[in-house]
Amino acid sequence: MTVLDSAPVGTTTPPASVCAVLEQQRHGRPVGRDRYTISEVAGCTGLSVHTLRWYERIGLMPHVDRSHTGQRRYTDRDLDWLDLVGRLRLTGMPVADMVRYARLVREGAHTMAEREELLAAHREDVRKRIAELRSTLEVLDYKIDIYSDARRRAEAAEGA
Amino acid sequence: MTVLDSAPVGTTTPPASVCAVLEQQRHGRPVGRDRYTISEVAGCTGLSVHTLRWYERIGLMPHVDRSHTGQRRYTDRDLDWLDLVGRLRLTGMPVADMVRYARLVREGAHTMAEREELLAAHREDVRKRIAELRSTLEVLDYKIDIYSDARRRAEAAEGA
DNA sequence: TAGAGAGCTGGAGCGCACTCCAGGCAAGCG
DNA sequence: CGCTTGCCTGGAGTGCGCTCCAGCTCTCTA
Repeated sequence: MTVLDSAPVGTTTPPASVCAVLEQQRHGRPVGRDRYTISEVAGCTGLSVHTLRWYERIGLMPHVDRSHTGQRRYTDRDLDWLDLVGRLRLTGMPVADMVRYARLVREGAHTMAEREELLAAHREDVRKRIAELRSTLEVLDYKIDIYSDARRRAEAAEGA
Repeated sequence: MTVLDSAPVGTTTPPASVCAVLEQQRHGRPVGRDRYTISEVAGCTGLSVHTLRWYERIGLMPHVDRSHTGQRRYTDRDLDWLDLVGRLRLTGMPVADMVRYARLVREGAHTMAEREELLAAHREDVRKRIAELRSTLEVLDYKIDIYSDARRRAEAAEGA
């Protein structure tokens, strides 16, 4: 069962995706330890360690914990956050907007309206893009049909 | 005649889109003149004149005609081509791939199989992306629901 | 105790897709 | 005639999202 066909039931049932199904599909999230090194996280998110550090520098991560020697220790929460970030990125949200969202989350509950607004705007964007993609799909189907018709005809002529 | 050079029109009907509905939606293609200046084309495609010249430099345009003083004169065919390019671009095809496609078109009929392959690969890509976007849409819906539930609850508490 | 390996930092570099600039030419207008 | 407008060229610059580098520390194993 993929992310795609998770049942969208009542208002409060999360799609399985939000629970980091994605990571499991990639390389599996190491289980039940809740303190992951940067390379483990890289492995299970598909991001590079460079990118993970960079995300932190630009304020896209909610304060990552450190070991006594100063190494990063990511939690399951961090992985969930990275899952969301990955989705927003895949759907084309600019990093700057994600940073803004991250800042709002850090600032606490009084920013929830603004966060909702931000996500709703992005949802509209995604909807528009789906429509665009679908319309291009039609064009592609049309053109590919023409090519394959031509090919079939050429093959038939050659056979004759 | 479309971009597809000597279209061996088969059983399929073109989606209206391929006939440059897009441009008409934007600023309208000047009618029936078939010789457009670069700024007219910029106006009706939404591309900048810089971008149009750049497309030509990198080999993404099929030889644009010139006036006696050396200025570009685009034809309806060029606009159709730009329509296709715009769609491929909107759907995330890398410019390098479009250039490759353009080269194949220039090289003539014997490259049709390769062109078909290229477009089919891109179609797969687009399909995958639509699925991705849809799955993120679920996540967004879920999160937005949470936010708006929380907001409604807060408003209710305030009202009480 | 030496070497390998993973992680740390600030900052430089890169690829893509434009975007703009300087300097010049041709046509039209008052 | 000068001025403005629109277009030309090669090449430099920009913004985004990473990606990599140099030089360091810490820990673990032989």
